[in-house]
Amino acid sequence: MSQLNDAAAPDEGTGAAAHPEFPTHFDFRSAETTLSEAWEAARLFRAEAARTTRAGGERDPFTILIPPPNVTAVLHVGHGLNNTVQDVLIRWRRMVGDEALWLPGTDHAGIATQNVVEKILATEGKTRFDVGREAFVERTEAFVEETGGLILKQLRAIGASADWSRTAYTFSPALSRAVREAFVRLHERGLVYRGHRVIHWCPRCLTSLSDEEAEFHDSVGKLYHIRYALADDASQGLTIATTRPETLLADVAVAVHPDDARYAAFVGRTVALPLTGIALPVIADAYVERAFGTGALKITPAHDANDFDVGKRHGLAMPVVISPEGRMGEIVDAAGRVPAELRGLDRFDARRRIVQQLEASGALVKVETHAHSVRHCYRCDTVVEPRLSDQWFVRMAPLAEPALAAVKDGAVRLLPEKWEKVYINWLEGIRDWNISRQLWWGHRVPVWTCGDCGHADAHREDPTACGTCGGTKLEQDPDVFDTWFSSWLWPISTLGWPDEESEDLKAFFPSDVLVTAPDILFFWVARMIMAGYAFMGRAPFHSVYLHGTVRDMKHRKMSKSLGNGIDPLDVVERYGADALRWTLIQGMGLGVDVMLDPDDLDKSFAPGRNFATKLWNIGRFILLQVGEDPVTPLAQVDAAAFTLADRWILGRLDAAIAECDAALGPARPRAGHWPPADRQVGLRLDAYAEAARRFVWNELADWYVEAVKARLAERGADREVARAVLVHMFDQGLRLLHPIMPFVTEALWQRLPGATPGRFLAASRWPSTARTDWRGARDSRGGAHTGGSEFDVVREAIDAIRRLRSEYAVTPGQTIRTYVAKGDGGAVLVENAALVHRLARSEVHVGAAPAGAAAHAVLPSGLELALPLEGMVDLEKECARLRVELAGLARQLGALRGRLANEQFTARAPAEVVEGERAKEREWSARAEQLSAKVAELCG
RNA sequence: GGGCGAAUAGCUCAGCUGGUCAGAGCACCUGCCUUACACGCAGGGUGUCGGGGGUUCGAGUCCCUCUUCGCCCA
Repeated sequence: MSQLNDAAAPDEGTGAAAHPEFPTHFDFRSAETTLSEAWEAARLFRAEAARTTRAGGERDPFTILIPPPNVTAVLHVGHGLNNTVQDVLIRWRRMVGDEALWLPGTDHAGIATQNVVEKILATEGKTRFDVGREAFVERTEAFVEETGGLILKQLRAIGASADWSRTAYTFSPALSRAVREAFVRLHERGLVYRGHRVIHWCPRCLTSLSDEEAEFHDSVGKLYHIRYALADDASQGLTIATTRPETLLADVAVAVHPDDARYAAFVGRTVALPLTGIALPVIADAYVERAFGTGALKITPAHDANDFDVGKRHGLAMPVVISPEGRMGEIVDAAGRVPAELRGLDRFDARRRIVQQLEASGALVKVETHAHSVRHCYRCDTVVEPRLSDQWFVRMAPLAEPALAAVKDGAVRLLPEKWEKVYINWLEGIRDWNISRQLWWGHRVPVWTCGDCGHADAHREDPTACGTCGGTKLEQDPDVFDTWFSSWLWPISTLGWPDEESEDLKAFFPSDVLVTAPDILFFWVARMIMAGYAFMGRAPFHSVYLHGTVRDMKHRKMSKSLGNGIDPLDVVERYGADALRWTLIQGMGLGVDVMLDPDDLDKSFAPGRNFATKLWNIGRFILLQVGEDPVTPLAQVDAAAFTLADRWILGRLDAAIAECDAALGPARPRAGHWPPADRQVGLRLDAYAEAARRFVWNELADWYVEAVKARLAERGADREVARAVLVHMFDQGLRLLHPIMPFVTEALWQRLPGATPGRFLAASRWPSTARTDWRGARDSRGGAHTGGSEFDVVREAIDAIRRLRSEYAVTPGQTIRTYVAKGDGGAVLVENAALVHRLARSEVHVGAAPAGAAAHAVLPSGLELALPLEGMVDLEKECARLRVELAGLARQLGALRGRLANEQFTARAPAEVVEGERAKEREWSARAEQLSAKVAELCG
């Protein structure tokens, strides 16, 4: 059989009669397409504002807003993970009965998209400046028009049940209006300002960046110790330490700590800047760290943010010597500072040259290797240059306040919990946000300056005349906004804000769960919360689910550049979308990274495909055995007609539903805020997946389906009961699994007896234990002993017989006999003799085994089994085996009795714990007695 | 430099508010084409829960400390 699942191939015989209408494998390729189209045609994923309780309807709204991928993005496995999580949640809530809206869309991704188009231009030998701003923007629009949004189509292929009719785009006219409104409102509230300060500048992208966009990368650099001689006495001087000697051309002072005795005598004197001889004052400032380097610091206010603060405190000049492109030059207030031979040199070339010159002049004292962090542009990885410039800033402290309170008081929770601390830590030290970018692709800053009177103001509509002097020589600010300045409005702009009467805004805001990766916690999540409070007066969602990262087997992040990525569409093609989804969900603990092996897709995705096949075959069995005749609804079955197995599986279903619900929910805080006890509860997708899988595979398929086979073979009332239970169980199992594996479950559900065209599993009701009306029919002995119910006694016996068969290497086909000692438990085995026979190949007899060698077992339920295995059982071995078992039991019992004998324990432990231990002791000692009697009898 | 977190079976990880919690999946070994499924079925085991100390009647589970690793921020 080929590696690839080629469902079109004829069944390869395993003896089963071929059923051309029901092959042994699920043809996921054709089913996925067909079902996607059917769902879409039925408009199952369209949310209606009017149906929500907020609009007077019946349903609770449940909203998830997609973290908009970059408009130029191509689906990678990280998107796969992110969107699968969202889809699982939205399908779950849709089935529960919420008016579920998953709103999709894309981000224009200012700097990223501009870079893509610039690269295309570069292949034509052009820069954006060659084509000009207007033409460049047009070209980018055309590019986005043509290639953008591909990722949304790809999301459909993995089963994303988003409301595509509401697809949003951050640069659309509607959302652009929101961006403009937001800026103007902040401007009106005095929360934006034009700041003259040192910002992060990318010399390649030629734009400023926010603090968050300038990422730290650890690197090993050099620490240069340079001597600055006193201007009036070259025999004395100060040695400073710097990692960036090229910036010394812009030095305006040397600073030492005010309490530093070593340098006290220098403060107030003047030193000569090496190379140029410019006179610099020696100043004292507590910012200087005495222990770092030499304890003396050169001050370069225009090229270092900390030095800028020092410069401001001391009223120092701020010459700029590095150009936007990163070249040395006398850019601003720097006349006479840059020697001619250095002008125009790249900053790193200049560094080398300057170090040579310092060395030649004797000013270079020493060079040390030095591990430090250097900021890089998050889009192009270029080393960022701190540069003095004018930018627009948002005053963040007032915005941060409610966002901080939101998490502290439980209006918003972050999962996993550790991120709450990170979030709080960041917000408590919040810095103002540089929102202007010197790019062309983005929302233009809506500020116009009058050429006549110089008045500048922000405008909702493009102004035609100056509001102050009436002049018409108005010029718009050339900058555009940080792309995140539109993203932070996503939860409100996509729903219609600033139109506060928007139906969607009223019905679906605030949203519910935000699903994203922690790397954009500050970029995006925190700012959305701030925007929610700033513009709507409340948090935009109540839960933030921060999932892990997809990594390879060496724990490296999957990325194109490393070549260790996995193409989700390739996985869909080879294993099916359900397999992809299953693997991602079941392997994902809360916030835990998902490890996948790009070199061995089978290892990661075969289990998902195998599970889909397993489901398919359970369905195949049911369809072929149960037939198409109408099936009695479970509620109409007389409870008295249920067998032990029926009652057992009914109980297991309730347990599975309860486990799935407990793993997933609660979906929302009960009273607007998360009480401490609920803050970290729910969204355990792996636990949900495992509970559902275990029910369907290990309980329904492994036991119930086997148990029911004999009953299906004979016509009569009991067959109808079995059919009713079986179909109900499978139906419910499919529902539990549908959010994770939508395709195979829907395909099977459509084929269940009673399925009607136009009805979809995707729109069916989520299972509920509350709606079961057979609860009174539950196993009469349920929970009476640790084995659980009466059916568990049967399972226990079958397990024991199987183990003994294996132990004594009984030929698989050989039927043996099992004797069960008289006692009330034995009757259960006799009742289920057919099942024991089918699953353990053994007859059941009551009474003592005939004389001769036999294998023995004492079950937790107290049942004693004897399997006469003449010629196979070695008495010595059997004795040894039983003694080992007895010894193990005795050891545990000893520890247990020790505990119970300890008065400290019985007196201080909670009563129910003590009682539990006592019950355990009774059960274990009974079993130990039985075992030891058995050993005495057999082994003397 | 500041903050946060993790160390549990060969691998990836569960183990919530301390009392069968020493588990799951994968991998591995043995035997089976037992007529839904070999993408399957049955059976099989391995861990001083990173080291040390403490709290407790009782600790992977709480506290301290050390070691190693990771993340975020400056």
